[in-house]
Amino acid sequence: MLDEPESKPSRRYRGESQAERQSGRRERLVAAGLKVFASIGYRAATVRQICVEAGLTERYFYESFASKDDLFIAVYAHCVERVGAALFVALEAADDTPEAKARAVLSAYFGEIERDPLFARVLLIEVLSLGPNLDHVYREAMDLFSVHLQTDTPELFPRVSADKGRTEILAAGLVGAIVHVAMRWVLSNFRRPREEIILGLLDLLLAASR
Amino acid sequence: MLDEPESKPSRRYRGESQAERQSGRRERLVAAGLKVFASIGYRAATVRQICVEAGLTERYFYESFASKDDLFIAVYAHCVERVGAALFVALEAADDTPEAKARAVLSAYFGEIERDPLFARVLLIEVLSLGPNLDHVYREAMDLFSVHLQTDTPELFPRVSADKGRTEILAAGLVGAIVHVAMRWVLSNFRRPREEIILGLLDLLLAASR
DNA sequence: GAATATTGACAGGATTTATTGTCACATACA
DNA sequence: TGTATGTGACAATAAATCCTGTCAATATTC
Repeated sequence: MLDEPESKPSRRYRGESQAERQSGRRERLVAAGLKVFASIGYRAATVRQICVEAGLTERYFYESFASKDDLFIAVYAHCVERVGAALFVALEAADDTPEAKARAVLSAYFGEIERDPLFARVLLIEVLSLGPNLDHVYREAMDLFSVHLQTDTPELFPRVSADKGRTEILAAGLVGAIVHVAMRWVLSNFRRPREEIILGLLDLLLAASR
Repeated sequence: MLDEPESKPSRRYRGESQAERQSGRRERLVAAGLKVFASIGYRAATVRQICVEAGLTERYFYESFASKDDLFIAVYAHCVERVGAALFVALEAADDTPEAKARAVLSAYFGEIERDPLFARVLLIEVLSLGPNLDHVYREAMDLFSVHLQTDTPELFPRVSADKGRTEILAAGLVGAIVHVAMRWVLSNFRRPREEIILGLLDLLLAASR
């Protein structure tokens, strides 16, 4: 109990160091979690099932995550990061007009969603199953989206820049509109073409900016 | 098995008929469900707890509901009905201008939410915990809201009435904006005054209508 | 007042799932 | 090649909760 000699037996295994193996397992679990959560839903998913999908055993699950909730948070964070990166790239490349910026946001967002329906399902739907202890996860992601919208595309909020509160509500409303339409789109199995959805929301964004 | 003699022993008890008692119990369970779901969350709520709150035993739970899911659907339907009625009344009383209609919708909606935070929590947050088998419940409620917005307040969609699809997306977007802002408001414990929220969304609704 | 429907309290089986533990096998290093 | 460590399959414990069944107490009708 007194002197733990750091116990560093760490040795390479299959060409990977201890840390590499561990983070590899973690990634596999995150990927498996994404797949299982999206396929059968958060509630129905079991730790065992996720481990089978990852080709690992429960023991390694608890090596990286404390619980199913914990894993979901990691999976969700992964999704948020991914869509954030896509938005960033698209915004960098876009012209500096309100319309170009708005279109860039919508194109990137809905593009990512359509590219990978499993990812979309976690990002938009399964996250809602978390319950009240973890709703802050969703809320924080939405807030981040909202803040980015305000700072990265100020072109969309030219007016009431004096009234900060009003702008915040407007931004939250726009985020809500985008996310909600996206959710319906996913749940409808992408019935309408992406471009149609984008044009519909573009109307709303541009109307709000004027 | 062949002839069930309808077994109608039905007799009055405490001044109520069989049907009255049963529906009374059902109502008590719905009320208790609302309270418990809103207080500790859908996931954490147990059938037993709800029964205690209702002053009934599990046996009567299963008399009216097949499962916790089933009860929640009833609770949620109750909430939707309630907010629907409030919207109906408010819209009847409002003038026929876009602004009056929009304000009526927002006032009624956020008024109901503020009046009863437990109700609001179920309507806006707990419903998201249902998981993928039951997401249609939420979606249908949103669709209903969206359709009502289009039919009851056509003043808000004066433009592209030719392009039906576009109008639908716009309506869905507005519903998403309203619901999302409402959710944030509830989660923030009504930090801002209601009127401020309403004004912010009014901006958006009126901008979209022009 | 007797018979019977109705209710309320409670117990307990059954099921599900998380979480920890054991053991044989595979891999790397001396 | 031998030994210690990493890994994977699987068992077993533990806990939670659903759902059903029993039984005595209560209310109503005849």
